Amino acid sequence: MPATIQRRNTRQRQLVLDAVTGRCDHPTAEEVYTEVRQRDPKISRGTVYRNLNLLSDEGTILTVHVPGGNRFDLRTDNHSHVMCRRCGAVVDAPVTYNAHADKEAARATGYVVESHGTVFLGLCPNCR
Amino acid sequence: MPATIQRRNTRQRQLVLDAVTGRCDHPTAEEVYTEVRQRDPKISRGTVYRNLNLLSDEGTILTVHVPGGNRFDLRTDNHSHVMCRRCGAVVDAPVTYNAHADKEAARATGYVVESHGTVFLGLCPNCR
DNA sequence: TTGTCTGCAAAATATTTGCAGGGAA
DNA sequence: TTCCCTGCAAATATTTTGCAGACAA
Repeated sequence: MPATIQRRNTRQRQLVLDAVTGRCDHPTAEEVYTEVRQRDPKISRGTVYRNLNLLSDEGTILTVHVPGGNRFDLRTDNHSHVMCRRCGAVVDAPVTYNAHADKEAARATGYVVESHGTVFLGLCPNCR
Repeated sequence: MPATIQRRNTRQRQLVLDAVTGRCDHPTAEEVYTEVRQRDPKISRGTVYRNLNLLSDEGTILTVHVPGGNRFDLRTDNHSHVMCRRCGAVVDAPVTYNAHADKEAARATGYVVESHGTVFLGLCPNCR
């Protein structure tokens, strides 16, 4: 059983984290890449993807799976998202997290249920 | 405003629909492709994707967005899914659809909310 | 006959990974 | 000095699309 890998604080990792933390529109990996490139034109896509996955794995940021690809979120508590089916905008949805639903799903399926994610679909104020 | 396009019943489209309807494990596009190829070795990926999208658009099947890609489902009523984070298996979760949540999300965000999808994450009986 | 649909292939999109050098601790 | 991390580039993976011929209605 290997010990936990010792992480290092690199400038690139901090830039990626800052890019996610500094905005509230749930950017895609490509948008994060574009943003960090403005600070450091040398940073590569591979590094951005690696750090997004690493930060998500360790729980510092959250990966939100929505139609069309992944989005990244600075909030890591259980919460929902609303996505516009026309322009793709994603915002947080302050809807009560129903922890009871996890137990219901576990009982019905035999799975060990750890969490759930809910994505609402509709039209944003601009697109409707 | 263009009239609705007149759809045609092709052998390929029926094979794709049968492949989704005939199984209950929420296949990926690639799995559907593999299955229809056994019936018709000439069918192309493009045709499979086109028909999956077409059937999904017209509401005959459902596209389920989960981490790792899209899955297709013969059930089109609002229902949830449970996914194993280890092996990727997806099953239906007979959890009560909370229509009230849509209104709650709409009020909180200003979006017009039409529906929502919930994906539970955990471990299936085999992987736990 | 009309116009949708198909197979093929190329393109577009999204993400991962091998490798050799760089740098944090 | 160790070994995790980076840039680069190639490899994967997934899905879409242009085109000419095929076929359902």
